[in-house]
Amino acid sequence: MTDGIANDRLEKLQAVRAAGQDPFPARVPRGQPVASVLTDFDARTGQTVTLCGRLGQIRDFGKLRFAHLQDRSGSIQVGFQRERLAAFWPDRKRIEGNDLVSVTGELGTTQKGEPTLWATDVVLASKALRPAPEKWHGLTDTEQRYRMRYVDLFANGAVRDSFVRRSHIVREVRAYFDSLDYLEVETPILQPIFGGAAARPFRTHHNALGMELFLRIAPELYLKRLIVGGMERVYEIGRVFRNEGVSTRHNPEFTMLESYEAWADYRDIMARVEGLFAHLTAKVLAGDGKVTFRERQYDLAPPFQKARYLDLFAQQNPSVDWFDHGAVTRRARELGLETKDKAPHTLANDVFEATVEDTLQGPIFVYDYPVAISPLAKRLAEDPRVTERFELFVAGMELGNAFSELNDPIDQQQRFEAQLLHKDDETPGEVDLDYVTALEFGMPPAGGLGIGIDRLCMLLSGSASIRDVVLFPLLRRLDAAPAADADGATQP
RNA sequence: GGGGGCGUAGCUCAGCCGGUAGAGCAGCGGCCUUUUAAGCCGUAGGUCGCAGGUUCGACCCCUGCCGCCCUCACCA
Repeated sequence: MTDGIANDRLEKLQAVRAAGQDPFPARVPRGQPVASVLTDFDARTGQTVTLCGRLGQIRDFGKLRFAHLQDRSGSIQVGFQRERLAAFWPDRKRIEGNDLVSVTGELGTTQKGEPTLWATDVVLASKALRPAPEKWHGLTDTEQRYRMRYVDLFANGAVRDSFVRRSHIVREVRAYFDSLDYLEVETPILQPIFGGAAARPFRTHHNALGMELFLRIAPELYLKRLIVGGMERVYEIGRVFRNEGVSTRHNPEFTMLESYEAWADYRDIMARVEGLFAHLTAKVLAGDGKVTFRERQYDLAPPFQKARYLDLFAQQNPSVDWFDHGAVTRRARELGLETKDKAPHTLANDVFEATVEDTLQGPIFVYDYPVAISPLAKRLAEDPRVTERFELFVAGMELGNAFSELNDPIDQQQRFEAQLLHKDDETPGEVDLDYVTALEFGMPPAGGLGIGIDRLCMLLSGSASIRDVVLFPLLRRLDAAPAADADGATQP
């Protein structure tokens, strides 16, 4: 017998079948949302309605039983009285807490004024073979909550609410870009060359074509091909995959928003980001931009602070020149950073991250990043060592990344080739020549943006861990994992 | 990968100095027509994460392993 199934529930299941009833019928009388009868409840007294949902714990008084019925909109008490349910009464114990039911009855109240559906007809909609978690603690074990999210969702209202909020956030992000006449598009997840970010990819294989493929680490290079193609304003909200560690702010697959707008530069995109946050503040946070995240208050209502990358670097690392490899190395050692096998620009950025990022409570735009760590961004006309790029930080966390897109195909090819000089497993093994070719056909000046939707949701819902905004975060499997061979021949 | 913490009944948790497993809720049987953490009486439920070791005796001490959480590292 499967672990966790109570034997008596199987007996109940048999009893239902023995009585000639289907414990898993295809259809039952459909009802209305619970919340819809709770509004103006007094005026509805005496109405007959049908409600469908999951039963809570039954409070049994012999000839009278109470239980709450929960659907996604809310919950209401249901009263089962022998005198109103003569036909059903002998079968009543076949329905237990956590079963899914359809109840028809008359709206009324109890002596204490509790809104109650006084049942006149009860239909078992689906038999639950496992009980719900204990009623007032719910499911609290973190691991169980992630592994059995389906239980977490019906047992913990706050969990349900935060995933509803996530859905609303994504909807409003779409609404914002749609309102600006952007086109939502979909680009390949399976890519022969990975690019658009620096990250280790997941590798896979296509059998029929006999081809190695990568799960995308970013949609960037495909979206910009669409800008070349004249689509002018595009965005994509989709999953990207990075074969890296997990932490409270990293999940190996996560959701990225990327948008590209022709004829815009990074200043315009900065305004778009502020517009997006104003929109989200109005639609998701009900007008107040204040959120609590990791026990600190943040005001997400724009405008945001702004600071130049190199100025912040200089503030925290006085008399260290970002471009002076020797000085940077000395500083990195002083900070206890790993300096071996690091490209000069990577090390310099490590120093930035070690000394500056935690100070960026924000929201703050950090802008004008060095070109060496910005291979896809356009250089500043006044200073070719620096690019028209900004990142948005809140709570020391990188939320977004944007720049004036590099559209000079020759510069682009040289930067790709420069990357290969410091090649590591985060660098593609080859230059994406097709992307360079696309640029050769001419890409209008454009501003692009990437925002991590999961981190945005963390912030807007006050969730300290990314796993609280990802429905099914990646976990190890519990049984002995078979050797990860292509054919998976190992028996569990 | 390093450090710290955790893992006991379906759920939430106790379990002392090493002496042989406990409670509440859920379940089952019974009483009860206004409860809402219902109540009362009775009952059942355990590979104490896994595997070794020490010991007359291990949930407890030791070693290894597995899983989760936090943290550091890694991660533009």
